[in-house]
Amino acid sequence: MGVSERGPRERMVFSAAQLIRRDGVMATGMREVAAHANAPRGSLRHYFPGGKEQLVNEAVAWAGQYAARRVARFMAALSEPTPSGLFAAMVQQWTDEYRASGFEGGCPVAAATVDCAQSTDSTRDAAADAFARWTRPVAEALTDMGVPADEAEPLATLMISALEGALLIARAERDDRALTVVARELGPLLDSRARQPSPGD
Amino acid sequence: MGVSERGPRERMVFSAAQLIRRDGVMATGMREVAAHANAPRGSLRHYFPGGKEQLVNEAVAWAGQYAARRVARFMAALSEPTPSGLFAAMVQQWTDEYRASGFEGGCPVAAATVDCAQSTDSTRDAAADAFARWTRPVAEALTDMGVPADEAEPLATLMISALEGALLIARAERDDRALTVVARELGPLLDSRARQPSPGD
DNA sequence: TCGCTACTATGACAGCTGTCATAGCGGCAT
DNA sequence: ATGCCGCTATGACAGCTGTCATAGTAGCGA
Repeated sequence: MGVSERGPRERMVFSAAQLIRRDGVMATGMREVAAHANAPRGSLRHYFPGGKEQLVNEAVAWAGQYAARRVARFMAALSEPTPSGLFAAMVQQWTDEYRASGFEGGCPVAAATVDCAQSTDSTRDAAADAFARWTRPVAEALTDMGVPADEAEPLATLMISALEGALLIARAERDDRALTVVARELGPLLDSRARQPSPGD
Repeated sequence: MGVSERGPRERMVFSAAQLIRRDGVMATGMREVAAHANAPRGSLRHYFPGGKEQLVNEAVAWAGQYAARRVARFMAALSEPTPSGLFAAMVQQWTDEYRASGFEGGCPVAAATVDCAQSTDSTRDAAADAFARWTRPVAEALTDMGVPADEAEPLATLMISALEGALLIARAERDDRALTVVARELGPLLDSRARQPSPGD
């Protein structure tokens, strides 16, 4: 509920993101997106006059926004916020999905980067924006947990890099080993960069 | 010289890897591979009776072997081998390429994973093999530098994960920032896991 | 010369892609 | 009811894809 009440336009963007993260941008057809979204094919042109490029870009932007929102949720769910706890939560979202539903999909932003970084400049921009939008709340969360301001963004970039790379390996291996490994190995480093929290917290 | 003396078959595999890392698997056509390799189109079927799937898989395997070989070279080039030095060399290979030739291509194994992990099982296997073949020499180098045996492979996975993820971000941003960041941030962690080398080395 | 083998050339095939043009529907305001 | 507008339906288009069938060439051994 709630999900299916969205308009066809939003459903198509969502479906595009889902199909892209499964099969890549090039292998995802527009007719397929419409069918997956239970949206009429005749509306594709109406909602996305910019063609596939526009649809893909919006799907990538949606994915970036989604990832950013998740960061806030993870922070809210942590009883004692620590950098390693946040990273573990980000990783766990994926291990949970992979264990529950199989290794079908990866990150749509990664897929867009691989398939369009060279061919479609606007999509490459959309992917860069998505990464930036995702990095920002992570860096802010780190500063809130006591990481010095000039170290927060680099650490956030490291977290997202390690997560994206581990996602690739996990999907290739059909095993979440790489994901759990990076969470375990990177955790202590992340916490060591944070000031000790004041006892009164 | 030497490069162009290879047979057409090997040239096609090499060209396939190059084109795949630029445009992805799906956007890379077989006619395009033959043309790029200056190989006759009529030979495609003869050398690769398994079709595109076989060609892609061999390109991925080639990339994995190439990455593995590079590790040995990096180790040999380091005057004082340290984990952070090895990782810095792995990263620098990419920053050098990006600074010199632009952000045209990424990692072919990553591209194959994104495009084929769900659709083509044999290619997913090839990608997993490539990652494994790449991880092994890294882990062995780490043990040689004093990293405990049970920590070497996880650390190698972390290094490759961070590198692959940073590659994606760098390509999307057309900026090697993410690459240099992960090298700088991960270096101390890697060295801290190695025993102090004996003074006599 | 014959035959065999390795390799190449060429063209055709069905299938799919994104794009576009045209037409039609339904509802709402005037 | 009239006209407009958001939305949809349908079909066609050229272009490309991987695959395949057929034929042809060069070279080498007997």
